[in-house]
Amino acid sequence: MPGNKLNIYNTLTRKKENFAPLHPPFVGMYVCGPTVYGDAHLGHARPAITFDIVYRYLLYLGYKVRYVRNITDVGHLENDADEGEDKVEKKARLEKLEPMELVHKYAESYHRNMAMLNVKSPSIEPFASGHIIEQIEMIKKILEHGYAYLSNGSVYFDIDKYKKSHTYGQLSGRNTEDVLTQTRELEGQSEKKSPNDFALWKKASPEHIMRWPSPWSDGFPGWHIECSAMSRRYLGEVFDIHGGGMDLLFPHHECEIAQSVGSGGKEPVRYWMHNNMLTINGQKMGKSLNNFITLDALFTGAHPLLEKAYSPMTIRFYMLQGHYRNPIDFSNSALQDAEKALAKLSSAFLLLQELKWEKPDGIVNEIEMKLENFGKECQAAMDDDFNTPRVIAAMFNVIGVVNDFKNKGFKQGVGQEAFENFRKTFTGYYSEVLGLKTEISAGAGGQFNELITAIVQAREKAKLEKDFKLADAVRNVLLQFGELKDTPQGPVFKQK
RNA sequence: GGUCCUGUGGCCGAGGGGCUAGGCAGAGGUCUGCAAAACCUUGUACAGCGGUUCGAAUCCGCUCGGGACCUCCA
Repeated sequence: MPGNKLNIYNTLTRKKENFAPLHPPFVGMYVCGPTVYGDAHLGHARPAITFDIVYRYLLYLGYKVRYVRNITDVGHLENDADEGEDKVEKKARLEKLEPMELVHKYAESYHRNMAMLNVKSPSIEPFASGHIIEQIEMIKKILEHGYAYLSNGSVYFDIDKYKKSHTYGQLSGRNTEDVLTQTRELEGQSEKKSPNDFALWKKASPEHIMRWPSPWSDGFPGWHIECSAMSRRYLGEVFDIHGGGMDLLFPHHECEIAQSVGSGGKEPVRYWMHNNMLTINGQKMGKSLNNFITLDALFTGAHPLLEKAYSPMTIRFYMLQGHYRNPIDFSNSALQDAEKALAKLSSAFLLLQELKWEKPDGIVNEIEMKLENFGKECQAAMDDDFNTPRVIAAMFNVIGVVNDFKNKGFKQGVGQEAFENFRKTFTGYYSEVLGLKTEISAGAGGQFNELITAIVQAREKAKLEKDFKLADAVRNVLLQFGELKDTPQGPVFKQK
């Protein structure tokens, strides 16, 4: 691995730490994936893209990464006090589908959206319902170690007992006394010894469909145990990176640590990473605020808050313009700015692919230095806790040089090796690390394109005949469907 | 209330004791029948008040503002 200069902000220590995997060149990474009970929304895109970048950069550095991102399809209740209906089961009832039918439907839609965002598929994508046995085994171990108790057929983790010999709350920086005083008392919590305790296994009520046999009752696993069980199954007792949204810090990730340790294991995670949340027009995104925007709506513009459709790459690029640990605000103007910026960047990228090096009259050291520094800047930025905004800035700093190659040629240029190295580096960061790709609007089909071509040609004829009035009128029609540019090579139409 | 983050130019957004961030918008220019696009050039900044320091946007304290999580939710 080159250098070992990568620094990662570890939530556990609240410091940037040098990244040294347990078993180089292998890296084990676990990220909390979605609970699939509805269409993927903007909030799902953030952790997916954040950890896609982590994954991509580790691969770029040459690590062999096993990236596990789960799908939660059981046990996630409507509130985190271990009460309420299962989210999947409730939605399945509303949509009149079998729960697993619903899970399949929304897992597919999530996959489709992620693919559009050019988010790489993880190495393993385990489903919680496919690992009931592992979860039961882990609960058994926690019981054996005395950190859980049985209550009415359900099993709860005993926080007070655990705290006597372990620390609890380090990750989220809170102590349970604070939580205790803040937790509102709910009716029917008498099953728990303390409100801090959380469910490992819940006994299913008679009408509950999603149920499995266990030593304690027919029931289902608690929400937190899946991640502990599945990460251990595929990554081992201790692994390198665990990621997720900041909202999962407490209680979800705190519980994961307690479960892993309480089952007789070690501290499971070496580097905890958390992406920040997002807002829409300065407001948090919440179902109650009516500003929940699904990715499909974003890509088609079908939401009252959206002035237009935004392409997946615009969304991806916009997210990468901010750092993952800062909140990011979505607004029409911000996305439209990003759209323009990305267009500029990607046209320089395309240009760079096509450029053919020519022997220059002489080498200009200044330009060679600039191209050489580009790679160093990108690497320094990524090594500094995946600072994608700085990578993007570095890219914009060199596109002037790329354009000069086209406009002024290589006369005052650079050596072939310097140029090819630069091209390789730029392409690597653009496509592989940032995962950007050029969006070619495929159009509505061949017929549509033929029609457009015919109209564009009609305008050319009018121009030749100096009938500019007609030419402008035709252009106004075309502008409804896209952009029209007159270039020295002829008119170019780009569909919206 | 608890925990934590944050306040940068018209807007967005990096950086974080001395060294150009970048983007969008604006201005000027090249090209053009006119436009658009593209490309080139370019100004404006670190919430307030104290302190530490040779030096602070950057560290510390206070004040004021914004936000997140602890509830739906990623």
